[in-house]
Amino acid sequence: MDVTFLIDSLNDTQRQAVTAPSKSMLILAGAGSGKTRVLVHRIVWQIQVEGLSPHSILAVTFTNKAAAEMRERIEKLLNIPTRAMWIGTFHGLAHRILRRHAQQAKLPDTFQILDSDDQLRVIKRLLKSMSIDDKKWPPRQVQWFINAQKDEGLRANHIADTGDYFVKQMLVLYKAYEDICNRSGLVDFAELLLRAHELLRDNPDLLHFYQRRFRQVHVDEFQDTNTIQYAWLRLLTEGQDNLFIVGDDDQSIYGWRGAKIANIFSFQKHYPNHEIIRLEQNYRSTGNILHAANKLIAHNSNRMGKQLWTDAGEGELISLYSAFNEQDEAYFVVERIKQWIEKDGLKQDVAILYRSNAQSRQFEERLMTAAIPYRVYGGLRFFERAEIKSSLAYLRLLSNRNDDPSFERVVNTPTRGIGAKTMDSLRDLARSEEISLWDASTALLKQDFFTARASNALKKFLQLINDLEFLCEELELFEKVKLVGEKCGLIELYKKEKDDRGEARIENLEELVNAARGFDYHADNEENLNELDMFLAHASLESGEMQGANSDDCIQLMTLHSAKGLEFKQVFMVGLEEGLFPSGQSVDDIARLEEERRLCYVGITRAMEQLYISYAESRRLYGKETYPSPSRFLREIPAEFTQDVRIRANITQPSAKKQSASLASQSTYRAGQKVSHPKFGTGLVLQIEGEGKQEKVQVNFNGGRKWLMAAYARLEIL
DNA sequence: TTGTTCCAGCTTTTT
DNA sequence: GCTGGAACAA
Repeated sequence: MDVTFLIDSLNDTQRQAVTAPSKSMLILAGAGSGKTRVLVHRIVWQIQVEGLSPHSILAVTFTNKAAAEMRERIEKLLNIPTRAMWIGTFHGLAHRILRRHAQQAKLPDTFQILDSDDQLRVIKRLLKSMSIDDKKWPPRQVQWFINAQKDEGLRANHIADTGDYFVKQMLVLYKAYEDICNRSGLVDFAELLLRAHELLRDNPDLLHFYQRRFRQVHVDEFQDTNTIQYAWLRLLTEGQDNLFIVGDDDQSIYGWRGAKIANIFSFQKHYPNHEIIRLEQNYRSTGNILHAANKLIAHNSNRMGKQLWTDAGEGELISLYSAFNEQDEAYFVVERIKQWIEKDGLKQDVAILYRSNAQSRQFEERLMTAAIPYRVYGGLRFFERAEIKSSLAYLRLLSNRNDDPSFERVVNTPTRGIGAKTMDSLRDLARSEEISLWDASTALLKQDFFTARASNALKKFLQLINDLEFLCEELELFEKVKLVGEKCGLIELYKKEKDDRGEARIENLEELVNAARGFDYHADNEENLNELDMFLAHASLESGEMQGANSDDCIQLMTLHSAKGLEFKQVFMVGLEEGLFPSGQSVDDIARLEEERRLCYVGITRAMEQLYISYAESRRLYGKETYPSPSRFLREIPAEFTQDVRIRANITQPSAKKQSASLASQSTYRAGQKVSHPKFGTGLVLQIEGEGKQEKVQVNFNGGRKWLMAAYARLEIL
């Protein structure tokens, strides 16, 4: 068979990775080195050359987007449908396994997925019902604890009671939370993984079945796997030496949510026959950008080690801009973007990358005044919007009456006279009898427990759900979604809202109907789900890059985290200040600081042609003026790869020269000097900090002490 | 039940 | 300094 099309477009190391005989392999793939290409070609190689059935391929990613891209590219190369291949996210695949073997996993057939928002609600309810002070035990912290345990593969009864007050309380809550989930038939994200792991571990027959089925297991972004994910991979590949992992330890930026770079080291130990291949040739960035990235990341210890290189030439120097404040920074960036656009650059090739979402504001305002279209990534996803979640909650109740969070969510939305008192009674009974709110409702109604008014209201709600199920029975999925939206009263509710928010919500509900209409359902799905349940699972597992539909040419604004995996011709990495980037909360801990550095490395390596790095000498943060010092990462990028930019004079000069010059410069101010300021009047200089452009002077005016930027304050020495 | 006021908190995010 | 949530009043 002619397979030249598979290997012709690859470089030597890529080809080596793709064509290696079947065994465990670790592909250390640097940024922009073609890792997805290797993964895709490897899979196709195994099918076309090694003769593997598509059926025996397992490929795992972290995001739906990555999974979709992989599937698409394989399909293009193979020219056959890829449905037989298990390509998906850890969560998606775990969900599939649990559906197929719900009974063995000790789950009801109707089990539903609890997303993190719902999870938090459940925990809040739980704290209330146990009369626990949520000031002392913040629900978010409880949620974090539970998820962290599950990510480590630990159940409440696995955790040693050390007598520690905190752990003791957390364990009580963990147990109580698990009871609720089991009673309601709910599985949270971490539980999907944990349950799937336990299912395979405790059912050898099942495990052997899957081990035999998956002849090759491929993992993308392996550096992001957590303990339970790696444990799951190990079970599936036990004794088979068939784990093919692709990753980059230098791009591990999710340690804070449980990812373990150490899994890469464990892999080397657990799969002694493995081969390591480094992909170091970069096809994305110019030389200067790569040198800077290499030098920066070299400051980290505990690396596998890698040097990116390119044969594309050195390209432009990296531009550094020292802004007066955050507004000046935004002004500068937008000016440069204007120039880019004037030279016929596409807006979608430009990205502004920041450490924290709050930083987007300045840039949005500036872009808005400049009438440049932009798009901010992050924020609420489609399926996470309140109106969508409410609508879905009705649908979920149709499938599973015991879904308490959904019951809580919509029982009085729109308001139908079921108030706090009624709900308290229901919750009490549900808790003491260990039944669902739905069952508690029917029980209390039977006993004539409520006043006539409450009783009628509640009866009407139960009736509504039952009626809806009956009415929906014969309908197409999108008709069901439409009908529920109309009958449950959400649309009327939003029509009443004054501002155009209500209108937007109604539009979203209509969009949900469209999503249902376009939903790609296969009756022979491996999850054994009917169409509605499949749609609901889809909504939870894939909260929806519906925003991706917006393909207009616009400037991209996003956090450094969300930029991973993307590339742009022109990149602005902004806010390079101590306390902001690296985050003030990470500087005391070497491991966390190194993660910040990796984040910076990710940022630099997003740039293909032009990279601008900026910082502000003064920044308003939480309503207070701050004077951060430039980020340590700036010092870690050698000056030979950078140039300083002055926007006002529009002069650039090499950083190296400027630095030596500024070392010699001396302050014109001295403590004790009398100075005058156009706005604050006269005062005495108290102290001086920094030098050159960053020089700050503290002056004691009549109105109080003030820190001023010497270069801008227009102080006059008296 | 809705609107107002007060108060804490304030990286990063996918599933 | 802004936001979201909770507590409170009408």
